[in-house]
Amino acid sequence: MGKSDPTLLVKEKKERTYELPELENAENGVVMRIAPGPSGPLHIGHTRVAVLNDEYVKRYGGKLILRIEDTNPEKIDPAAYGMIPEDLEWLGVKVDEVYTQSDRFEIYYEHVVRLIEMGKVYVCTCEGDDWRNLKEKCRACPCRELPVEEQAERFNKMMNGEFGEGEAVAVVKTNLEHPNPAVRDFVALRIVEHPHPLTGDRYRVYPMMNFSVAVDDHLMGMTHVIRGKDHLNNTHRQEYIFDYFGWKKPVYYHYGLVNIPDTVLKTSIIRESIKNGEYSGWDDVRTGTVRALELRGIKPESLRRYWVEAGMKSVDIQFSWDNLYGMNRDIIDDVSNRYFFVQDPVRYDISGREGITGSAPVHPDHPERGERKYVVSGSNTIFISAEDSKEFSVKKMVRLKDLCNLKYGTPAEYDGNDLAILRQGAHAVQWVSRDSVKTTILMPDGSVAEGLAENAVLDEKSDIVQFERFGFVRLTERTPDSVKAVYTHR
RNA sequence: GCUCCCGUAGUGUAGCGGCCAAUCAUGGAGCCCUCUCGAGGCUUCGACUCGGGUUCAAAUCCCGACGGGAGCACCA
Repeated sequence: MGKSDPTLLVKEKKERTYELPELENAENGVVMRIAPGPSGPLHIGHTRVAVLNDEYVKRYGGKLILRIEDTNPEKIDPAAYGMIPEDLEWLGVKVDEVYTQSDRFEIYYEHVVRLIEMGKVYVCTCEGDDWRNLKEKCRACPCRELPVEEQAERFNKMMNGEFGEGEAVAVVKTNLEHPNPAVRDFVALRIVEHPHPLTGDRYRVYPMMNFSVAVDDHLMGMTHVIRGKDHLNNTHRQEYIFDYFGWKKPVYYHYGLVNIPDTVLKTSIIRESIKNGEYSGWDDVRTGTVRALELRGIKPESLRRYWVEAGMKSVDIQFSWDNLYGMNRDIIDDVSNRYFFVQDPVRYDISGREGITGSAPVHPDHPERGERKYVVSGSNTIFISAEDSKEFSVKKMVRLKDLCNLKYGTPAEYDGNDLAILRQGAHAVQWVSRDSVKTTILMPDGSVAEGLAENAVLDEKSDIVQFERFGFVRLTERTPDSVKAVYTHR
């Protein structure tokens, strides 16, 4: 082993800086948006579009708009209006303006009327299935070719309540011959008789997402739109509206789909499980909500780094918890102080010594943070985990980390304090004395790990610590005789 | 069925005609260090979907096949 050149140690670990690709025509600033539907709180999937938009607005200057798309009264959770901004704030996404689409129905009505006058929208009273079947065959339904005056009158009837739910829809004409069936004529507004959580029964004609989005993206001056690739056809549809009005279109980007394994994301499922008591709430660790990630001790910076690294390619990707954990570990390792936690404790009394003392740094890389002092006396009772106890019984020796060595027996026998035992194959295991606190750790699968943690953890100022050889945990509740924590990752 | 998008290691990414016997991270294996199975250091495993073509030269361009995904909602 040659001596290494000390200057090499100074050499920065070559770390690639992850950078998003440039945006087209963004030199003079951008206006971008994040536009979730208020069906529940945000989940990991939403964090991608939020982070991407935020990153670009921060890079080029401009503004980021939060637009709550509540145009389907049947799929709204009123609580979401509050939860969404909270989630974004935790994520560190800076929103400049907030709009709620249910405040803007009059605006949408004005715009349909104009399109009707232009002959670009018709009001269809056909059976939905018939209309779709005709479209499939590139054929127009009878309503499509009615004169403009009649379309306007029909629309008034929609507004006046002369049509019931499902009896009439306003449809944007595109091109019935379009080779892509997904782009042929699409519904712009429909009648919904379900009361809206915010506007009650004041309105009954609701815009479809494609219509309100196109109108709002223009009115709000969007320069760039980043959305999932599942919206590709919606983009094509919305472009018809831009073209009819002669509006300048934003630059669109479509990133690939994200498959997030082993995670419940669907708000409807989560809501149901909360209702029947299976999940503890929107932050249940088994779900993929932003609130669950927060509870688990995932830092927003990790998510940001994750999505910046993933970029905006239109390839479909597999979300990797391992990768996210790796990034999170980078962030929390240095700030997380170390403590001992013993899962499924097994008791040992130690003979052959009156009192035993020891100490351990609170963080091995930061001696300046101080140390934990240990005193074991009386019957010299200590606990180690069931797993370590098993190994102890086989190897007949073990080292209690930062305290002393033990020879197997009942009671166990004090065996000095020589670290050489580690070279003989003994493991340094975490242990606690009687002076410890009952601890339960909520695991990502919803199970609970039980055990004892050393008392010093009660005085820790941070809520994120590492239980040595167990993993990082977020401390959620601490009383003098109990600690509750949530497992972050190894 | 029709239309669209996409195809680099287990995962994610870089590269976008020669500097690529392909980058970085994560992951696996191992060593060093450390009284943690963490961190750090080092080594190692591991990929251009396939087939044609264009070219002196292709992961990079073109065509085809195959594979994956999405849309064709009076959801967003």
